[in-house]
This record gives sequence, C-alpha cells and structure tokens, in this order.
Amino acid sequence: MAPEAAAEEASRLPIDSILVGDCIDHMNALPAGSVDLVFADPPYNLQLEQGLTRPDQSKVDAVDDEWDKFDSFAHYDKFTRAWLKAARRVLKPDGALWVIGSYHNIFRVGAALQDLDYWMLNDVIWRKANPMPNFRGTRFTNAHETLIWAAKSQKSRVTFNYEAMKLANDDTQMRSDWLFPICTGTERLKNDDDEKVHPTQKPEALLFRILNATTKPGDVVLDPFFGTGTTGAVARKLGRHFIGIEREDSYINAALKRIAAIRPGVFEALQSVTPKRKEVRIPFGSLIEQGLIEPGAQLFDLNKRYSAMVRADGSLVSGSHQGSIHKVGALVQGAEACNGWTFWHHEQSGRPTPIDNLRIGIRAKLELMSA
Amino acid sequence: MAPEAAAEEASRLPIDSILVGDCIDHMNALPAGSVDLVFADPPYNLQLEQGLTRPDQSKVDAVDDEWDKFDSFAHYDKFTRAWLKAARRVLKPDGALWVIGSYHNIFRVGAALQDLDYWMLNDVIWRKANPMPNFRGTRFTNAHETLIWAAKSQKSRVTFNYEAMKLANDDTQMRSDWLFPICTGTERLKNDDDEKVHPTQKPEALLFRILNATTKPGDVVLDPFFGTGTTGAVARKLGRHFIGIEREDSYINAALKRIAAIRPGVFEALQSVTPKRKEVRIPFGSLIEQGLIEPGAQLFDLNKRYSAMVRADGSLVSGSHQGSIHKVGALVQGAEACNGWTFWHHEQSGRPTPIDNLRIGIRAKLELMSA
DNA sequence: TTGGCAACTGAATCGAAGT
DNA sequence: CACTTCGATTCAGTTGCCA
Repeated sequence: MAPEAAAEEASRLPIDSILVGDCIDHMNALPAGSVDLVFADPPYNLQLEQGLTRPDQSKVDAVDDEWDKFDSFAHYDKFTRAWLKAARRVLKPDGALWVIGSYHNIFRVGAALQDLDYWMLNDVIWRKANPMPNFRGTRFTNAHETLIWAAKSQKSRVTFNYEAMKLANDDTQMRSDWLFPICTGTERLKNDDDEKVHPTQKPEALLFRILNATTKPGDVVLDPFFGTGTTGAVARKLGRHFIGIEREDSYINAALKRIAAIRPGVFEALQSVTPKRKEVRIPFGSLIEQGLIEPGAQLFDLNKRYSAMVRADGSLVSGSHQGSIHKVGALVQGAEACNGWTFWHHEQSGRPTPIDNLRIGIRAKLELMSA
Repeated sequence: MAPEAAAEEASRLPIDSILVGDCIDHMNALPAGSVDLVFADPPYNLQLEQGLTRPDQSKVDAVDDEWDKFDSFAHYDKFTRAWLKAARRVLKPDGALWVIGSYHNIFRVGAALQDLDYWMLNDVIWRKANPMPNFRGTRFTNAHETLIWAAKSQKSRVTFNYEAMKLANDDTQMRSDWLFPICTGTERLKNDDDEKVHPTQKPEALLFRILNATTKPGDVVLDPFFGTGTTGAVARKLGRHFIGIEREDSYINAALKRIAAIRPGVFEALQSVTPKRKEVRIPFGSLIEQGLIEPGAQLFDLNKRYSAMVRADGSLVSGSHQGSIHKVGALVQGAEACNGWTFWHHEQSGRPTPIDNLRIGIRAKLELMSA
C-alpha cells in the first residue's frame, strides 16, 4: 500500500483510543480489512461453585464478576463465535489474531477458530513463575495459560519477526513455551482502596513479546476486551497503534490514565533485526560482473562429488544440465530443490569456500557505503 | 468392592492383552463401568499438505500414515466424539481419562470432552526438552504437546496420588507443566531396517508420571490407540493392568515383544506414599485416655491470643464456647472452620507444641506394634 | 539504610464420609 | 438427595513494619 493510502486508511480508524461498549457492535462498525493484529483476552467462563479457603482459613479472592458468567457452554460458544467472526472481518488479509485462555474455555475458543477458517500457527504456553497453589492438594498446580496464534486464513502471510525472537532467546529459536511471572507489584493497578482494579490483569512482558514477534512498528492492534489496557500500554511503548474496546468504566478510566503516562517508543529503538529475506538481493551474475568469479571458473560441492562451470551470463553448466546455481545444484543431486549459494564452493586460499561468502562480503560493503 | 468381586470382574476383562481391530467396536463390547483409567493418544489430524525438507534438503520423516487422514474437521469431530463416548461408558464411575494432542486436534478433543460431560481436572503441558526445530523460521518452535486429564463426571472421585507427586517434585506441588525429552535412543523401537516402528512413540517417562499420579497398583488402564504399547509397558512395570486396542499388525507385534521382555514391578516398590487422609483416625479424647493430656490442661494457639481448657470427655471450653477442638478453634477465631490439631498447642519442654505432635507419636507406636 | 519477619496474594471449575 | 461433621491443605513473591 502506498504511504498516502495507509495514512488515509488510518485516519478512518479510531486509532489509539478506547471505544466504550460492546465489542461485537464496535467491531462491526469498523471498516473491514483494516487491522493488522487482534489480541483478545475474553472471559474464561470459570464455573466456580463455592468459595475456596486457604489452609490458614483465609478466603481466596476469586473471579466472580458478572462478565464472566454464562449459562451454558452453548451460550459461551455463541458469544465466542460472534466476536471471533467480527474480529475476522476487521482483520487485513494478512492479519492475525492472538487469544489467551485456560482449560475452562480455550478448547472451545480453539475449535471455534478452526471452524471459522482461521489458520492456526502456534499454540503458546505461558508458564507462570509464581502461580497460585492448589490448596486442597487434589490436582496439579494450575501453572500455565494457553495462547493461540492464528492467521486470518491459510493464505495469510503474517508478520513473524523470526530473527528478533531468535536474538531474544540467546540465538536459538523461540519456543512455544514462555516463562513469565504473573502481574504483581507496582505493575498491578490498584484503586484508592488498594484493591486490584481488574481481577485478571496480564503482565506487560507477555504483550511485549507478542507485539515484538508478530507486528511491525506502525501496525494497528485491536483489543476487543481491553480491560485496564495492557495491550494499549505496550503498543504505545513499542510504536504500534491500538484500538481498545471495553464496557466497564472503572477499567477504562484506569487504562486512560495508565496509557497517558507512557512515553511512546523512539523510532530507531523499535526497528527489529533485519530479516534475511529483506536483505538486498545480490544476483549470482553480479559476482561475475564485479570480477569476484571469472567466467569459466569451476565450482564444486563440499565433498567434490559434483562440479560445474560458470558462464558469463551467470548460469552454470554441468554435463547436460544448465541453469541457475540453484537449479543445477538440484539437478546434479537429483534433489527437488537446492540452495546454490551454500551448495557450490570455489577454491579460495586453497580451501573450498561457499560462494555465499562472496555475497556476504558484497553486502558488508554495500552497508558501509550507505552508512 | 470386595476382593472376590474385583477378581471376578477382572476375569471378565481381557486383562494385559491387546485387542486387534477398531477401538470403538472393542470398547462397546467391554462391560460398562469396568476400567479405572483411559489413556488415549488419538490421531492428531496433522494437516501436512506437502513434504517438509530441512535446510540441507533432506526430507523430514513426517507423519503421513493413512490413519491420520480425515477429510474435514466434521469427520474428525465425529470420530472423536464416538471414541470418547465409548470410552466414557467403559469407565468406572470414579474413573478418569487422559488424552494427548497438539494444536491440530486438541481443541476439538477438549471441546468434545466437555460436551460429553467429562469433567476437566487439569490440562497438562509436556514441554519437550529436544523438540524438532522449525526449519522454515516462520513460527515458534513447536516445543510442547498438550494433555487433558478429565474425570468421567463432575461427581467422580478420581485417584490422585498427591503426596507421591509432591515427593517426586522436591516437596513442592507438581505443576501442570512437565519437562521430558522426546522418545529417542534405545527406547525408540526400530524395525530390522532400522526404521522407527511408530511415527509418534511416546516416552515411557510420560506414562510413568501419569500412571503414578492417577492410578493405584492393580488398576486397569485402557489404551484405545495402543500403538507400540508404551502404556502397556509402563503399566506392567508399575503393577497396573492394561487393555490395549490396536489395528496395525506391525505395531501389535512390536508391542507384544516389548511387553513380554518386561519384568513386572515388585509389589512393595509400587506402594505410593501414604496419603494422610488414609491414616488411622485418632480421636482427641484418646490422648486424654492415654494420659498424654490431663483434664484441666490449658491449650493455646501459637501466638497465645486464644486459650481453652481441656475437659475429661475430650471437649474444650473457652469463655462461652465449648465443643470439639475444631469447633472451639473456629469459634474463638470467628472463622468458619479450623483444624484443631494444628491450631491448638500445649507447653512441652517449655515450648508451645501443636497437639498434633502427640497424635503423630501415637500413630508411630501403633505402626511399630502392627509391624 | 538495611535486614528480618509477618502478613498478604494470585483466572481455581479444589473433600470425604456419614446421617 | 441435602445436610452435618470431621479435618486436610500452599508456593513464589511482594509489601510493610520494626529493630
């Protein structure tokens, strides 16, 4: 999309604000295909029948809010499918959605997602460093919650900042199980009576990872169950836009105050690690143009089982096979595909060296020149 | 159930054997309410559309067996509900079920469970120490699988060896996230051509924890998707009985060979830590009868905020309150309930000591006498 | 200021047996 | 079935008070 078109579209959206009322109504009033990401923390439908006391006889302050009450699974399913459908309409074609839940509701949400033609990408486990124990000793400590990351459709090419996640995880791929503490301490919003404003406020670290992993700076993130605005707060810190929808005044007031106090992130600090596929494309032919490889040079694989000759136009020849470095690499092996850059080697300082090293050298030079 | 009745019932069951054929048919032929636990590792309905290749172009040996193919979610749901329903009929009233799955199928299985009036107890995450990386770099490494532990009904009083789990976890409650390596090495069954016999063989450690946590020695465990018999192998090691159902001859042959090679566990080694609630009941009055506490003695709480006098009949008096140690403990605190054994203390060697220590001493003596 | 201790808290489908 | 009685059961972390 051209920058002007993007700016115009954003102007039609209630960017960086909270819509007051029912999330389904509000989503249906937004323009279709206008949002990059949805993050949703819907009611979990906990079916708590009696109070719970700790071993010292004190009472557990449970979630007993009206918004978490549903008559039956059928009612909960109906509600779930309605908001998921509305969210899907608002999403851009390459948009994606995150939902969080517990075993009470997440299986129903997941099945509904699939039925509505969302395409599941991962389920992710939030492992709680400090969960509430099981006081009665009757089950395993409920020490995690489940998130689902799903694309709008199977065809969606969603944003995934793979390199940034890998970097954040000590240079190994980010896994599907994440460890975070629950939201406590100064981060937990309290009212004037020192009571928690929201019973289930999520930690910012969780949203931080989600937005860092699956949005770009400037993206629009919609949260239909905004609560006290963790999504909005993190979006602002990370230079993303948010749209919040919330019914309860007490939550909205807390969220507005919270978000207003945040200094938005500095643009330079928000750039992700450059994904490899966004790096400048260096065609094999340019290596010849620049005299790094001479026409007629012999290339071979690491084990010297196969060899090929370089032609002036950047093509390779090996026996009866000819074509690009990738195609000929595949043909000589009888493989379906081949990365010619890492497969083919040339002699350099007496050692077989992948031709990709030449490409890496050119990229480094280009960066120096543009800096 | 009386031992003879249990023995007779077991004789009607195809104990410690593998039934060949469709699991739904076989389950429907078993007597209703006859099985203590079901463990199920159903087809995951993986939606792999094309072969997956590693960066070096080698092919990933993925699950592409016929038994994992379903035309649509509707077909998969129908199949799921059918076997879950059949399993529920076979379960004893206090029986429970475990299912394992991935994000492809577990949400459908979980929703079906709830619709069929199973009662969910925990979802448990198997975190894989060594998962397969995401070769394409397009998602988070899929590093876990999800298990659901559910009772036959909300009323079921299922087996949970809380103390054994706590012991196994360095004396803190076992959490809902479990870390195990995937099944590799000598544990992984290979055929004569050194190919893996089953594409998704589960590690024995996983079943070990499940059976240790939620069955008693002698219990009958049914596995409707027996595969190469991990459930049977572990059941035999732990002195539990198994019933396996499987269609594929190659799996059955491997399972039979595997299980035959196992020496069943020794009975003494299989006993779990004794849960406190199964210990001999010692009434408070017996402490007075045995002269460990004299009538007229003063008891007090740890902080000496409350005190009470012991009467000869085993009742306590504190101001206008009188009754059992539990009742008076609750009344003086204004609490709804109180464990008098740990609340009330007496002076012993100049220190406030809970009266529960006296009970512990009596229990120890009784054990010595009966040994 | 710091250290030690007591008090408090978090999305929880949280008991079993007898009358 | 409802109701009563007996009595079993908590982890990691934060806050606040007091020495």
